[in-house]
Amino acid sequence: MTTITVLLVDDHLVVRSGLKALLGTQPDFDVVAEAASGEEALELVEHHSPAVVVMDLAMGAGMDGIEAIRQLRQRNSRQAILVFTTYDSDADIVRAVDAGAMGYLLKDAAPDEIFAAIRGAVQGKSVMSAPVASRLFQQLRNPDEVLTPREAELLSLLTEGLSNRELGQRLFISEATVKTHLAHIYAKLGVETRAAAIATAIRREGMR
Amino acid sequence: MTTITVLLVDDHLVVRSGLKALLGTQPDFDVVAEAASGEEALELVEHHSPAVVVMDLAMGAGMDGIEAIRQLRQRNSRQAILVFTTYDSDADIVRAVDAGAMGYLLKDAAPDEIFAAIRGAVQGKSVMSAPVASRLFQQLRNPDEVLTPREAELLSLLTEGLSNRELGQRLFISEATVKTHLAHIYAKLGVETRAAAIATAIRREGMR
DNA sequence: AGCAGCATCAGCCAAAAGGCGGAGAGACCA
DNA sequence: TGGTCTCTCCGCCTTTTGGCTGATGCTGCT
Repeated sequence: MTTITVLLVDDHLVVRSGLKALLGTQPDFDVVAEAASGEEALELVEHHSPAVVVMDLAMGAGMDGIEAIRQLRQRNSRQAILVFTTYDSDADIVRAVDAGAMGYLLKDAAPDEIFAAIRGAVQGKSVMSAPVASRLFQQLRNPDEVLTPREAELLSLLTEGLSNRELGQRLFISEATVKTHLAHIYAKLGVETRAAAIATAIRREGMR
Repeated sequence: MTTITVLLVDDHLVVRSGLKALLGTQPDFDVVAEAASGEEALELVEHHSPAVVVMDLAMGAGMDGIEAIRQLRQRNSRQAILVFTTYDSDADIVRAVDAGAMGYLLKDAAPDEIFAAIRGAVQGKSVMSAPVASRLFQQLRNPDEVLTPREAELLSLLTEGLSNRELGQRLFISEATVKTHLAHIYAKLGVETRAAAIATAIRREGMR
């Protein structure tokens, strides 16, 4: 039986402790280091070269989880990266996978699920919590509902409460174009007003 | 030295484990039970009568933390209740204190801070994390910015994306009244459009 | 070459939202 | 009792938003 070295990355001490205690019950896991921020994670990966990095996405100040994953990937490191976070927002999932995450777990996952995900990750298997998988699945089935990059950009600004005029100025496009984009966004999100679009975006797409 | 019995309430296993491990390092703490939901918390308080209940506010499905606190208080139980959560939204803080919480800690609090809060709580002292205290303080200094109950109710519905007409129907008031309330809400939140109000509400007031 | 998707813009019109001032009823408190 | 909040409502007017139709240039794919 090979020992799997693990680096934990989470800005909350209690979560790190809990995860460490949990992984400690398994003979094949060895938590070699813990990081409280993205920056620290990059450093510690250098020093310890863990087989798996278990990382939260939300990370208080500084570099967030997504950015940390991206940078780890760029440094040609061969760690398997597992996302371990509270929310299953569409945007986060897509961005994490895009950045190079091997799996995506929710914090309310059962211990066995977590163990299986880590063991799978070192073997190159992709494991994710059921709600996460179902969201990804839905996106694949309904590609019509996926926002274009420009639309996503607009939606992001929309959640700051800007008016059509302000959106146009910010993006250097006419108000007419803003309206066109908005109409498409509403259709894709299944809403009819900007108010509902903002609510949906912040809650469902995780645009906080 | 008296032993302080503690009940942990959090829907995330890792958080409970971490907190338990953390409290285990102190000789005067004894975690006598753990609950994963508000309902379970009420039961376990009956059976164990812990001196302190450490409780998360967000609790997946079912009864949330605020409601659990309220019900505990109604049952004339003498437990000190400590909120231990991730967010420091204005609304949550006020509602938790209102429901009868003794203290309010953030999950990124230092261990010593957590220990001190628990020990203080059994002695009737109120302890809260610095960011939480600062928010409460600000509310006291600017009472003009505190929403009335009705306004808060309206704002909550607003974040669902309802139109003025729908708001009126939902609350059994005229559209004119809705507009009046909205104008007051905008002024208090420091915004000028409903879009910005929604954004502010969801992000700052934690109305998800 | 042709077609689909994306981003850009226009005009027109109806509906919704927002700003302004004013006002009455009930609750609560000094 | 008088003052202050809070909640309720009105009218008028301007601005903003949303629905609809249609159009252009670009890219990428077939």
